[in-house]
Amino acid sequence: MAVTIYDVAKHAGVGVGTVSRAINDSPNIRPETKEIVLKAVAELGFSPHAMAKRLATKRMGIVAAIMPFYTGHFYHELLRGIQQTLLKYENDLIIHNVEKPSRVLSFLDRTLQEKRCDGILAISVDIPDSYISKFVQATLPIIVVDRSHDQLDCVLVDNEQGGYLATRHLIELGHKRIAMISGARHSLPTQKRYQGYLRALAESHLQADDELFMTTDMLSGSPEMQMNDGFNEQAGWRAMEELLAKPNRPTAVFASSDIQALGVLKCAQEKGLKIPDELAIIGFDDIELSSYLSLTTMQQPMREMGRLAAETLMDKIENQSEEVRHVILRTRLVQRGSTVAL
Amino acid sequence: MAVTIYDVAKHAGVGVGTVSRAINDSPNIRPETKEIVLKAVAELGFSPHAMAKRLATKRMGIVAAIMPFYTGHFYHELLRGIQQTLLKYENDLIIHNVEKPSRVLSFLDRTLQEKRCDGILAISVDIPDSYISKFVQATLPIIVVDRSHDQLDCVLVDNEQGGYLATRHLIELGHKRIAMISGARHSLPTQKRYQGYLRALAESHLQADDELFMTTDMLSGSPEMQMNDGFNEQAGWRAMEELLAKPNRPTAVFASSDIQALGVLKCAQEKGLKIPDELAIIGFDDIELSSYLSLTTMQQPMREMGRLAAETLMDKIENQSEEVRHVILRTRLVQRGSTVAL
DNA sequence: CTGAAAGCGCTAACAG
DNA sequence: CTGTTAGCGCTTTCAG
Repeated sequence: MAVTIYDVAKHAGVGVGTVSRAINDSPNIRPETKEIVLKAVAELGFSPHAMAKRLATKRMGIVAAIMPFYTGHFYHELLRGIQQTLLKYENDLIIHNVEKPSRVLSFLDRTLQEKRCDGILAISVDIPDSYISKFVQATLPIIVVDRSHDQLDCVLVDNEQGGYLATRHLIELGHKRIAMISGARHSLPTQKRYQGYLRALAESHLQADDELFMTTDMLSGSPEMQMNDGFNEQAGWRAMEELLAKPNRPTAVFASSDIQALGVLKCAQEKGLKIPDELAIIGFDDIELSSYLSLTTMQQPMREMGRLAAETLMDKIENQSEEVRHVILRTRLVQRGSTVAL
Repeated sequence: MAVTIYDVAKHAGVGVGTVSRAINDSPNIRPETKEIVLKAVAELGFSPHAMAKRLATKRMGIVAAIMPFYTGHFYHELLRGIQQTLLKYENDLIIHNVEKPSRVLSFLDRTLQEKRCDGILAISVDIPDSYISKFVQATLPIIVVDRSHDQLDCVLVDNEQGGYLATRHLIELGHKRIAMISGARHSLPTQKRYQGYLRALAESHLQADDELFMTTDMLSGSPEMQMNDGFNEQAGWRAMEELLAKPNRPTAVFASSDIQALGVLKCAQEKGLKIPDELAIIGFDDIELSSYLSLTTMQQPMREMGRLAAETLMDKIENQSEEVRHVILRTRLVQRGSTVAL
């Protein structure tokens, strides 16, 4: 059997309470006593049993993240930022990947009831309003990442500004007919990016042509095209195809994700269009592939997002602060060969 | 305060033991009683406190994975397989990414002592022999993934066979001067792949030319080239450069990872070599990029590896079986444009 | 400042 | 089959 706090107490000739105080840096202990205890701890190779501590303190030392089962750079970098800061707080991270939205709710229910963790990071998933009171009631802090939510803390990128900057980049390159390929209509990030697109257009007195705006849910075809809210290569491909069939085709395309832009790129190349001369393409995200394929894109500060989200959550857990914080990060234009000849 | 098992017991008019039996599907309970209890559970919205249960059962319901902080398809798929099976067992997964080897040991020490989890998946990291007895002593099952280890269970790919098949593919294409670019000399997977390479060569009575074998640690240059045991793009690039400088250059290259093959590809293209006519290239892994770049490669059954590793670990945890199992999976050749004209 | 004792919420052994 | 009781290992009052 492993050595417990009682063994240490006996060995040091003190009570268990004193041992507890010694190892937890309590101020209510005489330095000399502490030293004796610590010596015993070292001699016995004692280290506290995580679960017992958790049961007693009612703090799990665990943060849970729910996120879709997407592969990709964005999530990886995000997680990295999260883990880096969690490490600092000596908290563990449990990751729950969900394949479909219904699983999100069942996860939340389970978490809420069993209090398996001290806080939740909800990444790229939507939290139904009906759950908000539950979180409050359970005093389970939750941070929404990559999504906006009025009543919950969130950390996300300024999608409107991103859409604006992307579009402006194309405008500055002299493009007049600029198409936008968005994700599913109901997806918030894509709505914001669209707003930015419209703002940039309006600012330059360019007419927004409905014909040049494609949302993935207006695409017919295989159901897999609706996957990930339309943020997939095939949807980009099909949207581009439709765009090219229009009488007055665009000279530039702003895809609301790199993965869609990839489909756009392939479609354009297949049709023999020269990039960027005959068609300029800009994406959004700056995933790993993009640099290889020389795709211009709006970079999201992914690791920073993770760090901030975790930091905010830990603060909420430790200080029970009530205020709702919305952290909005900026995107950055990364120019590559798909919009400018290099 | 949340509702406890005592509340349920009182509400149902039974003892806590009975409640416990009811919710844990114990056979020692009369169906009618169980029904009454379950009704009370439902009415009170009770659900067991995870930590208390864990403290009492001494089972954490948590599995920890340690792995390097690599980004990439391989790890993502692996994790996906792991999570899928862990979900079945209702176990959570804690992931610990380590930046450097020394962190592996500190993680192991901490885990060993605080028993924060029921089992460990050690992915692509080497476990020092000195730790084996510790695991045995702590009865902490550990499965080594993507690495081989005599005394521990492991799940990995048959790297020797992979190297053999890759090389044979090139031989069958008519190549005589086949180079191999390996990772760091001390990396086991790469050693095995090299053995397979030698076997294929020998089988076809081709002379293995030392000049055509490059390990990344014989490369001079920036230290980042030694990152990830040499499994990086830059190392591939540099190795290729050296290979091309040889008096009698190879007509085909087997790189022991796709990411290195990528560097090889770029280098070759830069030097104006036609792929696959003037230089055939085959990689190893089948990462996401490879299909985009039409790189022939040896595919590893990543998700399957994850599933098997988790399954094996859970079995070890639940059944305390002592036997050491070595699960070896096969690789599969994926032919693309970098070796054959499509 | 320190020791003793009372939980934290659940499981499991033990009588009945 | 079921109620009772004793822990699981630690923290935290509460006296002293």
